[in-house]
Amino acid sequence: MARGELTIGELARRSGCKVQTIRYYEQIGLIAPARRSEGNQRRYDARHADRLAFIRHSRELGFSLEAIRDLLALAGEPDQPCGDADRIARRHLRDVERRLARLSALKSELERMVKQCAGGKIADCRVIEVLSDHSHANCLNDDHRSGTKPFAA
Amino acid sequence: MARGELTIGELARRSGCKVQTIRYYEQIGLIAPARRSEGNQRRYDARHADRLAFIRHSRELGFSLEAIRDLLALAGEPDQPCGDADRIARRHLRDVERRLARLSALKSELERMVKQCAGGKIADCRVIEVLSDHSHANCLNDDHRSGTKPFAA
DNA sequence: GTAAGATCTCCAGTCGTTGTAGCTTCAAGG
DNA sequence: CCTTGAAGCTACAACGACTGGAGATCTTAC
Repeated sequence: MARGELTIGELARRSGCKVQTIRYYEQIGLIAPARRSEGNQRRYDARHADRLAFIRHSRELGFSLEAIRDLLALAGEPDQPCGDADRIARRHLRDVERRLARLSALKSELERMVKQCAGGKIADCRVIEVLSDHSHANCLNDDHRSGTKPFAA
Repeated sequence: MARGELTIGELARRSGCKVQTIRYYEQIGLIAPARRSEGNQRRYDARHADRLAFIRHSRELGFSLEAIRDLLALAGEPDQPCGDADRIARRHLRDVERRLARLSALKSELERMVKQCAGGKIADCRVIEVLSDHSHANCLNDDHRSGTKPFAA
């Protein structure tokens, strides 16, 4: 194996992606096809590792693969103004904020529900009751009255 | 149509689920198959509407369909102790809390990233830089060093 | 009778992986 | 040189929870 080259397994270990995930990224064109060994195995170099690190970190921040595709394209053009990258990041931030708000309302409702359960019989269980009766006084959540997607939080 | 019966469309409107979603729930056995009209169309009654409301509300609280299946079974046995229902709810709450923590860390990192972007060229863009350089001093996130799934938040 | 709208079944697609089956290749030890 | 076991290969199916479309049929109002 050429100096400094990595097998897919080593790349997986370094990047924290699974082997299959790396192959998948190649398949959808997010990373360039790797050079192949004589025996048809993928061989990677440092550039691949960098790109994968970028992808992995972006995924951890919740960017979609589509957004990452755009960010990668932008990252490859250092002379361009960075407005687009900023826009993508800001849009994502707004999205995260929305999910966060939703999730924390949800947490409150769950907490209240769980707290009220007295540990008796199902017939008296507040958990079941709250779930059954949607117009329940303790229900914070108004979204179902419009056509909101369940669990968009 | 028999008195008080609902078409699938009416049920969808009342429950806030989509027509296809109702059919999907029937398909996976989450709700019982509906009575059919002579022309093979589904006809629902109040019990279906209740069950669907329960499902919809549970989904809004983020319960998985599997968890909902269990909760529904429990809701059908009012004489049983409610420990199981409570356990399901508490487990879910812990899960939500974990996601919430993760999501809010993520939000901070995104915010910092976006704030630092000076609006110049890509070469100087902090957004791209932060995404590229994972060992960045501003990176809060340690999970990638272990094999954690990306974006489990 | 006819036209519009709702419903039917069946099936494919979404997103981002993950897992499986059944091979081949690679590197090390004997 | 041969074997062994790990790691790699391709191709495809499955996950969860829907969502959308094609093309046919039913219902209802006029």
